[in-house]
Amino acid sequence: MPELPEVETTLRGIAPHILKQQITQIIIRQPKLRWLIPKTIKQNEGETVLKIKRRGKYILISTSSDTLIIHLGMSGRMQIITNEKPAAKHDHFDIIFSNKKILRYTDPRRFGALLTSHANSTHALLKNLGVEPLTNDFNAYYLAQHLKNKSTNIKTVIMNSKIVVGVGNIYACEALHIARINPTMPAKKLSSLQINELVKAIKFILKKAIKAGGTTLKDFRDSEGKPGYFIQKLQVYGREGLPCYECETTLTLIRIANRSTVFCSSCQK
DNA sequence: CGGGCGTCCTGTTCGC
DNA sequence: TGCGAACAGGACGCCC
Repeated sequence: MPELPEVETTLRGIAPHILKQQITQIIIRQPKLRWLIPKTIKQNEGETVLKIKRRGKYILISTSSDTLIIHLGMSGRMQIITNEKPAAKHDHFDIIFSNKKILRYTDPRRFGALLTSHANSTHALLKNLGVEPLTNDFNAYYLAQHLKNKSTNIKTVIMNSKIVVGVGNIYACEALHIARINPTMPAKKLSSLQINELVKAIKFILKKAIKAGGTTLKDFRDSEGKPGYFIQKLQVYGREGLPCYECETTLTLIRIANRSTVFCSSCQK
């Protein structure tokens, strides 16, 4: 579930509580997430958090020896807990800090991850990631280079994290609607005008969603347990069968690469 | 080698 | 009401 804005919202929520704090204990209740949590994670007990940042949908917490890599998968979330409360069924790990604050990770579907990477090397998961959509590295020229000769549909391309990170199913649908591009269009057929519009739309939608504190469909909560409010602003996702806000045409639901895709057959040609 | 899809899980919703 | 099937925001990795 969490796409870039939800991860960014989570990061901003937890960072001030844990930055420069010493990790006093790491409690693993369920090591079987998408990948097994490495036992060596415990080596970070006693270390201090030097830096915390986001790369794509990964949250990276650096100590002097290690970088903790956290991914929220489909249903993950993290909260800062100030007074101890019993762990619930899907609370898979806690990281406890010297200021008594607890970073608690919850993930019913367990598609998320907690891994480590040595400070002086780049983890395989991060090595081949594409550009960050909110930087100048993601621009019309860059995207055009990656659309060239590609017969795959444009939606699959913008969701490919080797090209550009952080764009998940919801925001892919939304960005294509804003740019008025049909999600099934072969990537190589986009005009330079459309490429330009698409880049602008992706940046626009992600920034707007971050401002709103992310999108809550079912269970996203920020680090204080509050939902995001962006769902009220979604133009197409989850609105199949309802009228397009632009032209009133009934929105269409199709599946692309096994993912629900909603678009307006009239606005998006 | 690009692209399609199966897979890891649990919870919720929908249809019969 | 109850049950099972379908589906859900990610993304790696296998297969063709």
